[in-house]
Amino acid sequence: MGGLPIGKVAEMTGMSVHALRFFEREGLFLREIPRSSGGQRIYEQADVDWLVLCGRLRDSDMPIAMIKKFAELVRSGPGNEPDRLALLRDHERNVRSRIDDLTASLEVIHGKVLTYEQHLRGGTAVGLWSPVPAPAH
Amino acid sequence: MGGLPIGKVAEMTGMSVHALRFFEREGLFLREIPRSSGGQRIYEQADVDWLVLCGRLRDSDMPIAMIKKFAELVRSGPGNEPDRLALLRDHERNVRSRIDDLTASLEVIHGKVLTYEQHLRGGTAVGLWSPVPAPAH
DNA sequence: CCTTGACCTAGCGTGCGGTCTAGGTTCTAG
DNA sequence: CTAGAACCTAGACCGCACGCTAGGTCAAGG
Repeated sequence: MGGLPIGKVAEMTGMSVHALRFFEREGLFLREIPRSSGGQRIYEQADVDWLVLCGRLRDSDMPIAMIKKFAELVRSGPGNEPDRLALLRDHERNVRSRIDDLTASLEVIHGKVLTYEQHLRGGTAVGLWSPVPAPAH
Repeated sequence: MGGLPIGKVAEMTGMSVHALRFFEREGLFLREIPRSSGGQRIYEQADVDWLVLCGRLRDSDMPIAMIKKFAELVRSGPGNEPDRLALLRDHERNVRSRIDDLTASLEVIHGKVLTYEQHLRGGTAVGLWSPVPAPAH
């Protein structure tokens, strides 16, 4: 338990100290982070755990505003679990759909790669872009 | 053939006319887009085809700067196909890795969803976040 | 003590990828 | 011929998610 300074938490979570202060200003924590007599933040492991989840949400492109909403739901205590679930499900849908989009684009890109490889192998590959307007695609 | 005005091209590609002019300023086209006597842009189908590919690249998070580089390679004519291929392969790697990251985050998020569902089903699910600092995770 | 390094607040700056506005000009259907 | 839609340029502006600086304060080792 206790007594983690901001630098340590930054290191543990892979976030910058700037980001941690920014998160706090934005109200993304589950509680007020207590301070030392000198005003320095004192985190607990539970804060780190929460930050790690936030990191996952951020990495999956959840906007700060939505993380904030989720944090507010958690902070306002039990009883709103359906809302939290709805929010998470919504985000899950978004992530799946993003993965699908990326996969679709990936196929196009990979197709281009194959075309170039074939071209470079000496085959008469078509489908390459010419310098100016000689539409060959 | 052709003679497509900017609005038509916007419609065909799903981009805004603002975006098309922005792309032009950024040098993402394969050629100078010709103008009518009155100064209005006249596109061809080949431009649209290129834009569609650019759209795919953008959708897969290729930065404008890299699209620009690719466009420059294509513009500077044959002979640099290996460079183009390298660029595309690089991006392909990025996209795959992004998909993997998203998939990993998705698992965490889906895990949370399952936990909440179980909790709401009346089970004594643990792993939920409590309001203040009662670390239960 | 004193230095050193981590920390504090407030607030401005940055990069990306566009969007929007103002003030006009051009094209086209009737 | 004329109205109205579509187009033009230059440049200001936006939201996001921080990053960075200035100007200090605090804590721990020697």
